[in-house]
This record gives sequence, structure tokens and C-alpha cells, in this order.
Amino acid sequence: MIDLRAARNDPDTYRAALARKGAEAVFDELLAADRACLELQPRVEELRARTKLKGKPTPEQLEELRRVKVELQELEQRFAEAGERRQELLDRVPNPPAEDVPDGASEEDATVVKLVGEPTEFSFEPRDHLDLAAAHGWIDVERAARVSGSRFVYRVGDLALLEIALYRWALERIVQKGHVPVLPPVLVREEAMYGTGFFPSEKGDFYDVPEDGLYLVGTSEVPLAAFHMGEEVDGLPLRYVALSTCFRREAGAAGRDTRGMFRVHQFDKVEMFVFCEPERSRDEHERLLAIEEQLVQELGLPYRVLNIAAGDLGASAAKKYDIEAWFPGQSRYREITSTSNTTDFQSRRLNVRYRRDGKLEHVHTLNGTAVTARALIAILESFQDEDGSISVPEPLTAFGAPSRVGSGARELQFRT
RNA sequence: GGAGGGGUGGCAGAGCGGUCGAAUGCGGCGGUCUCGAAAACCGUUACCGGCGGUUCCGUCGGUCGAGGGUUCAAAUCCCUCCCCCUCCGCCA
Repeated sequence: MIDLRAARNDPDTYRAALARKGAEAVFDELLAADRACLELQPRVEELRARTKLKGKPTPEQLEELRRVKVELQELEQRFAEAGERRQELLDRVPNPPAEDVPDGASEEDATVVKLVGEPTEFSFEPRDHLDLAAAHGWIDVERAARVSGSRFVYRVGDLALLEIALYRWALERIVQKGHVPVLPPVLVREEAMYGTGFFPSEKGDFYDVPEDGLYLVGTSEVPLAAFHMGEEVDGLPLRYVALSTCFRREAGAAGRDTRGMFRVHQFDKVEMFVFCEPERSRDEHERLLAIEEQLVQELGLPYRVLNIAAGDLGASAAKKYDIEAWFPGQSRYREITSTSNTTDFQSRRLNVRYRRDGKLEHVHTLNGTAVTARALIAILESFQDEDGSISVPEPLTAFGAPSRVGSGARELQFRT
């Protein structure tokens, strides 16, 4: 959530920034609700002060107290309602975008920050990941549909090994950068979803387990951010890297990316997360992007970096960089990583603070993708040969991936 | 899943209807002493919000796991939920 006091003191700056996210109206509603609260608060407090007394009251005082109580009840009721209204609106106001975020509301409004490498050239017609995988039985969507429904996949044989190697490699590389490795819970309470800014605005995008009041996380950003929920932290920056399965309803994505495993309800992801001092978060954001780029480079994938437009940012991000890799099967760049600076938006909701000169202040938080299965798809499509085999990026072979998959003898081993 | 015990300040731990934001100890910070340090001693040390002056202070309100209730008055009594511990059961 935003800093209400700061917004109250400088409403015009906040309004202008929030307008870029289309949140001008809700912000003005918030200010009005806030004024209503502030009008009632002194009156309530003044009456409450009158009910305070030390020791046993005399009969006359008791009489007076009963009268004040009646008066108070009505006012407290109104104050409580005003407070709820304000909180409700506060929960819906997004993090204002940073100044260096481009205007616009859609994907197309992002600016291309940099372009690295060239779209891969082929002397034959490159196949897409599903064609490639289907030929080897690596991705089984039919059986997955039977078992779980559409947008689920089985990864089988060498592809399973390759995918695990990818995660294991990424984890290792990020740990080398000083991040603490974590295997987090993927079922979380509502507070964690709220605290990271996914609730209430994106509630419909996630699976829940109503009987237990738990939610399946769409990213390990949630359990990582909530790791320090309610804490006073020290030793900043605190840097983590998690491997977890992620679950998304993809409710708004009907008909989009329906082929293969590009967009599925369940996937795995290695995710970076940082808690840092406010003045440091810009640098940390660049740092996370640099790590992401390095990984993509080590895999040998051509890519571009996008600075996402204000209106296309989620509620919690002040700024977001996406890396899009070239997917030869689709002949276009598609998102494979995303890193956001969420400034103090999550730490306010989660109440994560640190002590600076004896005073408690909210930390800044940042998240960034190391790798997901989308990188795997990009690898399949980018490093395919005409015979349908794939030459695996060298770094992955140290983590259990065969150096070439999809050729001859190995196939027999994993027949399904 | 069953039976019991418990959640109080940075930590440990008392308080179990009013004078309690809360004893005491430890830790932290400041000071005295000292060439310096330790020890000892003295002082200080929770958070959130409103208002007024505004490096900071004053004042009022709220907060003793969370929410609700009883009462003129709740850390203290009642209800619901959450969490932790012990024992039993079950289980990878």
C-alpha cells in the first residue's frame, strides 16, 4: 500500500503518478474517505478521553460515564465504518510508477531498452516446441488433459532431465551471487497474498483451498516476501532465491497461447527476491536484471529487454523489466523473465521494517525471475537441428542434462 | 484426528477487573569512574495514529497472538479463530 500520510501531504504528485496506472479515481475516493476519517477521529478521541478515570467512580461519575457511553457508541460506529472504507480503498490503490517508466496501458507501450543477439537463422523451417517435443514424447498434453484438464503437461524422458538441470543450474548460479537458497511453501494464507499485492485486485487468478483458507501461489515471490512478514529485519540487503512450483488460473487468457507448455496452469520457476534499504532498490533492480541477462546469455539465447509501460504494471510494481527471448517457432520475442521493483508497497502491507538511526522504516522489496520452463521452450526451439534433435547449452550438462537430446539411442530408454 | 499446556516489550518473565503500556532480570543506548577498558553505579530504552508547535518535543487516542462480546472500566472474564509446546494416533 501507499504511504497515506505522504499522499495526503502531496496529493497532486501522487494523483499524477497514479493517473498513469489508471488509478486516479480510486485515489481521489481514498482522499475523500481519509478526510471523513480525520474529521471523526478527534471527536471520538475527545469523548474517549472523557471516559478515562482512575480508580472506582463515584455514583455521580458513574451516571456521567453512562451518558458519555451512549454518545460515544454512535460516533465510534461511524468512525469504524469510515476507517473500513478508507482501508478498503487503500488496499486498491496501486504503487505509483517510477518516473522513468513509459506512459501507456498495453504491452505495446513498453520501450525496448536493449537488444542482444540476432534472431536465430535456420536453413530449414524451424519447428515449435510442441512439434519438437511431440516427436519424442517429451511433452504429453493428451494424457495431462485426461488427468488434469487443459493447460497441463507431463514432461517426460530427456526433457524432464533437461528441465531439472535448468533449475538446478540457475539455482547454483544465483547462490553464487550471494542469494540464500530456499524451498518455500506453495500453499499460503490470505495475508501473504494480500501482503504481496496480489489480493484483492487479482484474486480470481489463483487457486484456493477454501476448506483450509489457503491459496496456491502463482509465484514464490509470495512466500519469499512473506518470509519476513511482521518482522524487524537487519543485515540488509537480504537476498534469496527459491525454486517452486507456481499455479495460475490463466482465467483471462482464454484462447491465448494454447499450444504446448508456453502458458499452463502449473509450472516451475527459480525466483530471486531481495529486501533492501530504500535508497538502494534502484541499483538492486538493475542488479537483478543484470543477473537475468547473464543467465540468458550463458544459455546462448538472443533476447531484448523491455521497460514495461505504467498502465501495464501490476498493482505492486513501481517499475518492471521483462526479458523476451526469441522463439523461432513463433518467430517473435516472448517474455521469459520479469523483474520488478515494488519499493515499499509490499513491505507496508506485510509490515517488514528495519531500523535506521533507531527509527523503524519500511524496507524495499524486489523480485525477479531466474528461469522458468519458458526458457526450456526457447532452448528447444533455438537449438534444434533439422533431424529434430537438440544441442543442449553447455552449462546445463554439468547439472545432469544430456549434451544432445532427441537423437537415436537415448530415445529407446524413455519409451512411454 | 484425540487429550492437555501456553502465546505479555529486543529476549526471559511477572501481572489474572480500575491507580498497568505493564514489576523484575538480561540485552541495547547515554553518563559517572578510568590513561583506556572491564566491573560497579546512575539514567534511559515498545509500536501505531490524530492534533499543536516541528532536527525533535508536547498532548490525546489505540495496541499485551487476531477478531468479537460482557462491564462505567479488560493484559486480566466469556466466545470464535490463528500459532507454538507436550503426549497419543496416523503418516512421506
